[in-house]
Amino acid sequence: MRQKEIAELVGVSVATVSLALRDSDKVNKKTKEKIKRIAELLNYKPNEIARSLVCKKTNIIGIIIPNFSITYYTEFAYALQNNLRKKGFFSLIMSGNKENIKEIIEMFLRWRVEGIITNKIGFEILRAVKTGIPVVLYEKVEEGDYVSVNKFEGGYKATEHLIKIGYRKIGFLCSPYFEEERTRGYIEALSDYGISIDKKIIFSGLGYFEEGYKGAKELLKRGVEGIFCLNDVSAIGAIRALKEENVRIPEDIGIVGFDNIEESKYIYPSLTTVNQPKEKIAEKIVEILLKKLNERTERSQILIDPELIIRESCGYKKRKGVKI
Amino acid sequence: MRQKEIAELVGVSVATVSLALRDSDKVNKKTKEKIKRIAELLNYKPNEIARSLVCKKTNIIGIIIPNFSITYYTEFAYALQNNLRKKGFFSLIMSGNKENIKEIIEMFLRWRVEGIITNKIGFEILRAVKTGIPVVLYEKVEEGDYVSVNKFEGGYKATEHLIKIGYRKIGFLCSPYFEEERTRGYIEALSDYGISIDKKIIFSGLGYFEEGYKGAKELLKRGVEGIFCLNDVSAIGAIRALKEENVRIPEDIGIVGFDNIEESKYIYPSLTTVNQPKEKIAEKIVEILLKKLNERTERSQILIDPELIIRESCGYKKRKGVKI
DNA sequence: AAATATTTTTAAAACGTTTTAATTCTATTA
DNA sequence: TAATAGAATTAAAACGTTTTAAAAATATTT
Repeated sequence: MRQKEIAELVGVSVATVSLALRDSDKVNKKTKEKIKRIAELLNYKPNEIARSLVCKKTNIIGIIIPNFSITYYTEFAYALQNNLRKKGFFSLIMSGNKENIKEIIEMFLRWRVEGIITNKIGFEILRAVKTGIPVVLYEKVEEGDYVSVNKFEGGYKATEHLIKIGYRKIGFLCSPYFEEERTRGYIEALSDYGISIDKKIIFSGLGYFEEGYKGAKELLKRGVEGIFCLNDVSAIGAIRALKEENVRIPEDIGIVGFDNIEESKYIYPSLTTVNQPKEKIAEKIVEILLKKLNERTERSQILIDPELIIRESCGYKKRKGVKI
Repeated sequence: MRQKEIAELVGVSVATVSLALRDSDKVNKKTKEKIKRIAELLNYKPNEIARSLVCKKTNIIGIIIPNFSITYYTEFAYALQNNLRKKGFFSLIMSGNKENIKEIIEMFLRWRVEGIITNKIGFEILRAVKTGIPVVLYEKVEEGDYVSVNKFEGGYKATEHLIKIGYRKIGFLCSPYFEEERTRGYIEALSDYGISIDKKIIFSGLGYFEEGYKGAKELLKRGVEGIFCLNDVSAIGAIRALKEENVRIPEDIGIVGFDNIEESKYIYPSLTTVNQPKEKIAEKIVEILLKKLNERTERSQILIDPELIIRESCGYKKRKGVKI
């Protein structure tokens, strides 16, 4: 089904059909209606491939998230996709990591994506940037546009909360990647409260359940009283590990997560965590990206102050003596 | 960067460039090398849009999952995407529901996807099928190709397990959609063991945390001893609800989920659940879809027998007397 | 050296749209 | 009625590839 066939049926040129279907006021009202009716009848769908080619505009945006296993990322990607759709763009959501990033960028470039949303700038992304494709990140970086939660603040608040409740020896399951913002927050909070940093109770991992689980078992051996986890998923793993060892949470050990994924409210004990307002971040990122598509804008580096969501895993209620 | 420019630089026609870049043996080895070198140097990426147009082949497959919040679906979509990528196809992952399905299919058709993978056949999908686009489902349906776990068996096994352990009054948080296979399994197991069906302890919902939570609170009031949940996510909600009411799991109430998402192993108590081998299903679906792309094949309706994963939430260990 | 076979290259058409500039048709004015 | 203005339509070019069939270049056989 092509415009040509509609044109023949109506007895008009393809140019007229093309204009009519896009509701141009250059074409006579009656012909327009006729064309539209026939198109509807034949269930005609314009070919976006052809349109993209001639307009040199694909309306495709590439989105990269670290994985499809952590709901924070998938829900965030979905929020991006939704915002983009509302603006007439459609998105390719891909899971990207060191191994496959080259292949993904290659694919994005072949399909002539008009913009990329990702979490970090590596060699491959940099090449894309050099070809002129706008990139907006959802993690802080020196060079480049981004919108992110202020993870330093988040790390600080999480750690401070544990300290204020009375925990001293606070372990940290940290991220090897992204940025060391959360780590900086953790360290600064400790030193602000006169607690010395103990590298033996800091472990790094990618934030999966298993890493939280193993990390917590190890930290338990080293006698921690509290654990700040890089994300909620690893916190859930940590809680499991501690319960297996008959540790009471929060009475014996307090836990704080990061992300505020939905299950953090439903696990038991529910998780005290740092909220990442993914809808807000997604909206802002799309806004910035689309602006970059049209004009040469100055750099946008936006940090959103995160909120600490206080739930059961830290013992705010069970350790009554403390004021926070 | 177009083939034309490479052609001019090398002093050859675009036809030659096109052939050379696709490694045709019609073109002289030396010229081929020269062309490839220049292309590499200029960082040339073939334009998939143009290729799709002329070849009348996009290599795009559309994937629809119910949401981006339930890891079972996102991980499944990822498995599909990976399998497709290996075969040279790339995929558009979309969240589809009653409200937006029309829009999604419209988009798929405009972009000339070559196949669709989704969970159920509605009016919109049917229209796509009629235009000749192959569709493979991951849920059982009368008409159409699918690969799915045998949910009847799953439902039966889950319920039977609860019965064998000694629970009698078994509630069910069931799905309103998809299929009533799990429900059939639940009912058949009960009647096989001479337990009468009580509709007052069957609730339907979409399988989110909150629904499990609310459903369990309600079921608790009605005095159930066990709950079979349509998926793990709602089971996690249910566990939360019961713990809030100081119900011991599994001593007082046993819980079985469905899906075997990763966290079901890490929550406390860990969840007895019906495994859905998503990688296997994904692989099979891709195989069938790609076959349908090329030949007119007969209908494939594949049901995989599911495995019950026994963990802590059912009291197999704590209710020692029972043999299963 | 001519004839033939083989290899290599290429011009041109095609894919389904949009856009531009020119043309045709219709209405208005003189 | 002729001239003009405005509205509606269209032919043709363009987008960046692939493919086909023909042409050109080179190698092989007589």
